[in-house]
Amino acid sequence: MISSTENLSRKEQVIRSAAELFREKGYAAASMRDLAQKLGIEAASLYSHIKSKEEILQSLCFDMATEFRKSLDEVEKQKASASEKLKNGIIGHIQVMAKDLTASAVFMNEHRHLSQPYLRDFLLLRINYINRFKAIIEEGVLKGEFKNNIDKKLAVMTLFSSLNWMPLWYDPSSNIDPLSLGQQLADMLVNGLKKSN
Amino acid sequence: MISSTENLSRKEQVIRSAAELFREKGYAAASMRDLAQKLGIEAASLYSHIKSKEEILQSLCFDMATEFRKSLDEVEKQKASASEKLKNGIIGHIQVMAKDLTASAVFMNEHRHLSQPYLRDFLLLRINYINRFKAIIEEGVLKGEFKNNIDKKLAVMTLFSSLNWMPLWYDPSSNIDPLSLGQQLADMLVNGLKKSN
DNA sequence: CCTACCGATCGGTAGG
DNA sequence: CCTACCGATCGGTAGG
Repeated sequence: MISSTENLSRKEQVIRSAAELFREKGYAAASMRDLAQKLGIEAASLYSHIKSKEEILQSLCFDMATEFRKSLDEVEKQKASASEKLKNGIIGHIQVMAKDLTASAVFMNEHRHLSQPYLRDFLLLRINYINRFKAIIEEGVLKGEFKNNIDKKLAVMTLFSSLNWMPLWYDPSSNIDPLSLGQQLADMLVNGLKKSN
Repeated sequence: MISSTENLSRKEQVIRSAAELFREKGYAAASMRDLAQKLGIEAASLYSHIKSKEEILQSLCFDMATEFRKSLDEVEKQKASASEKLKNGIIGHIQVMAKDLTASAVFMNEHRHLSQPYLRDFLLLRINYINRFKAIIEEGVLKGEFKNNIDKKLAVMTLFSSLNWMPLWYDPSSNIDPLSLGQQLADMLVNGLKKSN
């Protein structure tokens, strides 16, 4: 079965509108009738483009996961200090989110509504991603770049929390671009707020 | 109308069970029939104890908000440096959360399902709380304790993100108690990960 | 993409 | 706290 560009494009419109709706109301509270209304069609017509409500959520969650993974792949290839890799990992993550803040918010807040086995697969991807960041932090501790008394789990969860909440407050029309945001966040986590004098 | 201790206690059982359910499935996806089953009664019987599903959410969200506010009230009274106040604010916040991680998770993730005017009131409380932390950071910058080139909005949102995600990963049975967790988080944000040598 | 519709489930009420 | 029930809404299908 070959999809015409028209079909593809319409399907993407459906997914994009759904992402906005899921973000605003949450997956469970967003109805297919809400979505249809947003698109100016009847609810039943949605099913010409998608198989089910959950299929939309799956697309959103796994597509974002893939982008995050690709970004970290690039960082791990670098020959650089742990601080540099951590910084670049943060910048990459934020740039991926900034490309689609709506999908990022859904990725973060609504993935739990995936059914099995998708939920399990998603959580495995996420724990793997977190562990790769954790490995960078551990490398930094081993190499003497980072303090050796830090709680690595706390450090990585703090990092991950900061990253994931960004879509909820970042205003893309503000005067700070994603790259600077990533740099400043990385600097704050690595160097802290305190003046070093 | 005077509530007997028996009624109060049963109502609290209902709210506690509801909190667990809201945390697990999300407010919208958690049904009153689920809740009734958890308690071993019929769905209709719930309404002897509570007025509506949303009333439960309101209790959970506003009770937590009150605890957070009270904790920060104490910190603001202290004669201390900005670093100390920030640290104590973080520790207080984490201790409040640790007292009820389930309600904290609901507070963080489900408040958006409040209807008006509750939602508006809730968001006002939250922005006020955030602004009080922001004021501590600004004080630290003014007094020369903190770097003067930090983005204060980024700093406070990073802090708030870290705090709010804690209920999703903190294991209360782990060997790190809430006080140490708060101290370490505060240290990480103020001093950073990097070895200062 | 539409009309017409399905069975399931929702929050909640009446009356005891 | 129960039985019996309500109107509304849900995701989704049949058939065009």
